[in-house]
Amino acid sequence: MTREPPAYDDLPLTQFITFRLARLQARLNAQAARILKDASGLSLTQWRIIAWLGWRGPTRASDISRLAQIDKGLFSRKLKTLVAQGVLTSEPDKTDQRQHMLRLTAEGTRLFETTLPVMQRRQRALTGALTPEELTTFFAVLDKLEPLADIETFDP
Amino acid sequence: MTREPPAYDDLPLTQFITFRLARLQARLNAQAARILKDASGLSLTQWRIIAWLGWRGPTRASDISRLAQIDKGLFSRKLKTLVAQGVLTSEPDKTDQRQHMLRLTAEGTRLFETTLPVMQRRQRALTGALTPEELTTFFAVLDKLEPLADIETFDP
DNA sequence: TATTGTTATACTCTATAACTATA
DNA sequence: TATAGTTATAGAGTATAACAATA
Repeated sequence: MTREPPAYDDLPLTQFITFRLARLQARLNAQAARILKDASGLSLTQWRIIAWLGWRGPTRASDISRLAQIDKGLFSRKLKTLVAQGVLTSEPDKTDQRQHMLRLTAEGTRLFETTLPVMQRRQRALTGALTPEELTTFFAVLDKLEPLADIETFDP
Repeated sequence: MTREPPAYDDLPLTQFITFRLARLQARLNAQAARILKDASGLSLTQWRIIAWLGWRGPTRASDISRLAQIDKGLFSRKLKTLVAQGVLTSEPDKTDQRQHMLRLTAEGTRLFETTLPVMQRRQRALTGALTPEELTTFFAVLDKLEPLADIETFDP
């Protein structure tokens, strides 16, 4: 008879934390892209920039791309079109002209305020399925994993 | 004086569960891609296919793309090159010739077995930072979120 | 020299849809 | 009709590096 290679049932692939995260994230991204497209025609990256500015107020460009973990090149290109569309403004900092301060325009604020409720409904649906303890633990785990995700290698 | 728009400090953006997941996932993906490239020259998608087959044994193509949430077109293209490289075989099912059974070749198994330890070290580093309770709760949360990520809209 | 941001290039992944072959 | 899989195309995101302006 032909012997099949063993299936590692004692350590199922679905218990690989990165596998589960990747699978969930694929679904969440597709869902967010679909909702955003219907609600306001924005791409995910555009929304992440607008959402940051809507929440936190004027922010330096470098801070958003670093803290929201958006690729520098992609960020710069998206910024260009958002400025061209009059959604936000980019002004050089008075004290350091290399840095640019980003601000939502009135149009950008309107866009933020009309899109936010849609995304908040989704957020409530997601977090509402969790107990307060689960939510707290989940964020604690994310806090622990993020620094580990920046480690270069895990050579023994 | 100029009044800045309000910052929503009472509901910080970092408490938006999807924002945190996206940020973490961006880092984890970059880390995995880097490690895989160094270890065996595989792309993330290639590894996800090989890992599935290495773990679970021969599997129908449609099951992998659905359960691992890999885009159908991308999956088909990656499969083509993996077969051409002799990493796996694709044979039509006896009872339903539309379906294809995927199997690692000897070369594919070798690739799986040399890459797995590297990825397992990383996995241990990630999960090792968590308490057993945190890990259990984290998977429970992922289980709850996944079906919600498939909902089409959250219209009121 | 180092940092902020832009641009170019190439590559990976995703979405959509048309297509085939089987059922 | 419906499903498994392929192919084509366009768009979104990522990686890398070269570059300009500023510090």
